[in-house]
Amino acid sequence: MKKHDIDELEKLQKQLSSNISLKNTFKLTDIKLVAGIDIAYWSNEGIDYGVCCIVVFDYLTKAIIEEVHHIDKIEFPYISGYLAFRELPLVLDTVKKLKNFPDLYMFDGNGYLHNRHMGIATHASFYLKKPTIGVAKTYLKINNVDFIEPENELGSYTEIVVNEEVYGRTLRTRENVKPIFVSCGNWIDLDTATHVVLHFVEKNSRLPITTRYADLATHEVRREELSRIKK
DNA sequence: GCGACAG
DNA sequence: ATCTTGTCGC
Repeated sequence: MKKHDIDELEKLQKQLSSNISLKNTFKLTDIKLVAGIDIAYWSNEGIDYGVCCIVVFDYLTKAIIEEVHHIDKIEFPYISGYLAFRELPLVLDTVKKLKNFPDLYMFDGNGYLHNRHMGIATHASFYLKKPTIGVAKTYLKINNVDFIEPENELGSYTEIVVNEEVYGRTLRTRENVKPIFVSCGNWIDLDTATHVVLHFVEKNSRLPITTRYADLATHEVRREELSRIKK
């Protein structure tokens, strides 16, 4: 990837970022279906492949309503700060397979917590036309700002503030585990995003089950694909 | 050359 | 992300 190409991607991110809104466009009581999205990778004969899995949950009962996946070649490299350009094409093709329409999407990665506020969750919202939330497992440092460790208690969080602005939260989802990093994708406020994440956190995992199940599903598909290749 | 680096 | 077993500590 050359610097000139990166400049173009950055330009697109800046254009899109002017349309971000961190206010709820919905009432929480109207949220029925919430989707968790993740991708797993492998390579075969020098070609990179990825599978995107989307698991749709009923918000109230947490029952799984639908599960779809889509496999394709991955052309774009991973570049920190430009994850959406690598993963979003596969995500959008997978969304097309859904028969149910989620009211909210949760991503593995950041949203507003990004140099230009354009992590994958935010970037995706403009194509999905729905509220999104970013949930990252590791910290993406912005302008050399470190995160503040939250108290060692379920639900404790600290704000990630860069240039006087709140970019996201460091959230403890269980005792004695590393925190996760929650940020708004779009059309949702940070309090609501945090609330939804905690709603889907169960005591088995540090991640909300939306993201967790999507992650497990991608591993399943990859395992099947790899064994198919060998035969 | 060295360190940083969501997934 | 991925390559990977046991092991230390709640």
